[in-house]
Amino acid sequence: MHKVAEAANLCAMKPLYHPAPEAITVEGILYALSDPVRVQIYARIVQAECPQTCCAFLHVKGKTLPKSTLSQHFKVLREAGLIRSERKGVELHNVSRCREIKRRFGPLIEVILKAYAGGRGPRKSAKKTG
Amino acid sequence: MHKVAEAANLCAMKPLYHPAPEAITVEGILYALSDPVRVQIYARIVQAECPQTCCAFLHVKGKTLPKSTLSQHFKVLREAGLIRSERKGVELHNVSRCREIKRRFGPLIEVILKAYAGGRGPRKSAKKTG
DNA sequence: TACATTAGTTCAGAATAATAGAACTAATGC
DNA sequence: GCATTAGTTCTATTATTCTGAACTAATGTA
Repeated sequence: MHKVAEAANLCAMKPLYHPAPEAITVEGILYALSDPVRVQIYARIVQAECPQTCCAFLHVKGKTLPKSTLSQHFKVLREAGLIRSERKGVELHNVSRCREIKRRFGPLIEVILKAYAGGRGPRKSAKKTG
Repeated sequence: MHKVAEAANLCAMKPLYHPAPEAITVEGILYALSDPVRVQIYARIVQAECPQTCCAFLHVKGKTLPKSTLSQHFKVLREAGLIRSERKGVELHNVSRCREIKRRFGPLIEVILKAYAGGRGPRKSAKKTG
């Protein structure tokens, strides 16, 4: 589609599925965030101030991901209800849905991300603290 | 083994692996708890006042699990560092390691279990505070 | 000492899910 | 129209999970 559809506003592309807040499950969230690549992606989306594209994550933690794999990871995050994706031109703009999740599950997300960010360390001292 | 091994003190059974507290990962915890059967098992072990055996969980949420599956689930929980298992006669006594996890990752476990236990509901009111 | 029973593990095949290359779609630029 | 960019879908390969069957280990019983 080029002109016709634009005029008719027929965005032919398959719409992106996003669960309603009530349909978000803890199980889905934990599963999505139990993958090191996905947490990495998700954490960056949460911290970012503006929507993130998928291809911003082609290189994660020093390794290059195939686009198809990345696409799957975004799908998992989206269908777990963790992110909201919107098509903007060629790209996908991804933002976090943490506000909605907080409303439903309290501090779940913050606590998970904090734990990933180093827990409290085994002993020693708290490792980071910004 | 019956006599021979006993005499030789060859306790052939493979010892149970438990990660050291420092070796416990958030990733492992989330993965272990992203399975509905395992959370169910784990939640009951956490809440229980005495060690729980594996076969206490042959019936979970109305469905009967094969012993081999159950054994795998316990292995996942154990190797994620969530539970500690000790052989007592024929049975395995399982207790939670939540104290150790709390020391390392703060309220992670409580928050996850609380979220599973119903979150705050889609709206209504904040449910707990105890 | 032998045999049965109970609790749990291990093995191995079948079912299921994750990965990633290749071909595709859609938007946009030239 | 053709090339480019961003992302998706298809499909084959690989890795995980599930589970029945066979096993081990402890214990009870005669």
